Amino acid sequence: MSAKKLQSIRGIHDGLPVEVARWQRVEQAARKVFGGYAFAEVRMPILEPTELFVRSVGEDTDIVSKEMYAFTDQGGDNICLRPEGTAGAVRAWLQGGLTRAGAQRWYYIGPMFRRERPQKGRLRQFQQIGVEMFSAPGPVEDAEVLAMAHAFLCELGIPDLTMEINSLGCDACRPAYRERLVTYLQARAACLCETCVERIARNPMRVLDCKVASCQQELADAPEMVCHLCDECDTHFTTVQKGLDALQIPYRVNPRIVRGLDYYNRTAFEIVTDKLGAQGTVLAGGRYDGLVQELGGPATPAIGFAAGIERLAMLLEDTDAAVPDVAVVALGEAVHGYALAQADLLRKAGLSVVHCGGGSAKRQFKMADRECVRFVAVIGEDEMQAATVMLKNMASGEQQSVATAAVAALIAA
RNA sequence: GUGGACGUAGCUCAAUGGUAGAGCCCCGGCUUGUGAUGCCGGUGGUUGGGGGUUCGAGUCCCCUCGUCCACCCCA
Repeated sequence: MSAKKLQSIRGIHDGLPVEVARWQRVEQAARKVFGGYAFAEVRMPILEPTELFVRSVGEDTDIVSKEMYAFTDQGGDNICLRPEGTAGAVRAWLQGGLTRAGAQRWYYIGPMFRRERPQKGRLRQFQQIGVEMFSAPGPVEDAEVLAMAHAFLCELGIPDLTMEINSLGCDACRPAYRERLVTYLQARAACLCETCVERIARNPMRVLDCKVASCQQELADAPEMVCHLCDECDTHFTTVQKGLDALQIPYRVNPRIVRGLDYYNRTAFEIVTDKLGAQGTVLAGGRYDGLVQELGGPATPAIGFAAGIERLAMLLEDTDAAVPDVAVVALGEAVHGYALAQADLLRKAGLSVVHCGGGSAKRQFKMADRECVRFVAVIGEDEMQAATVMLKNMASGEQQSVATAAVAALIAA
């Protein structure tokens, strides 16, 4: 057995400081905006029983049938790394006894796992910011959740995003529509691509957003769900749009939006960009009125969405890296303790301080320079005797002797 | 899972099958407690890994790992 290089698992990447700084900008925007809608953070387990996703996401979906990291633990239990957040949130909501606690507005931030072939913007471990709203029956909630998603992305300042919405109908109207669609597709099966032919039986709605040009051409007049909604669904969808109009949120009805997960009904939406190649979906979600019941709870309407942190981070403008306020340069063994104490005092004054570690002045100044600090506090025996530091402005080269207590004020000026 | 491109120093990249190099970065020096520019010097590679062909492989062949791109699908 050859010595294999020790490295992270394929498609599972490290978050180094530069990258994490971008993630944090995404997270901060989420916390700020979601807070304004009175959503509260929850933290759910990363490991869940495999059965949870089989029953919620759907056994026939790609996520469950071939992308889950699932295994048997030492006790013989079937567990897996969560591939998405909604199922676990519903499970937690039920387990926490919150079914009669009134509306629950949740958000969470954390890693999800899908064993796919990695690509840019598609990792095996990736992070999502998810939102779930339980006991949310009406189109008003839909409009507000969509508005919140929109506000979140506006807060991040990402340009050229498009919100697309659709209605997937409900148990009352979807089966009839599905049948109509299958009939339509079967009549044209000969003209469709191979995968679409397979999809007719497995997931006919998927055929609608096939990327193959010839398929799209063939499907130009395919029946669309939005034209076959029952009265309740139609009213719901119309009211959602009125809400978005009232909030002046730009959107486009895209009758071809299909959600990959089984639990969605009625409102489905995606926010997409054309800057990320094949991974254009940056945020997506919808209503899932049947899921709670599916998992053994009382019939509870709910809606949510999830955004990919890495995908959003890639769309962010670069910003200047955070830089410490002061670097401490200590000259000589004798000032060892004094310099440490001065650094400590500066930090207690609220400054961000790096200690250059002693040694030659040149080495320490080079280090300070690389840190991009604006000021250096030079501390030698003279300064120690006088109970001061020599504060140097790195841009101008000027330096002056000051008491430590005065440093913070000088830097702020 | 399928198809394709790629993998050489920390980074960006060279090297008609014939001694592995450059730039940047890093470290040290250009006298004593002062950085960015300059000059001089230095560290650093089993060419992703393993097999094969050959007198000789970074280069050709096979396998494997990884990255990227597309499909599938999704955040």
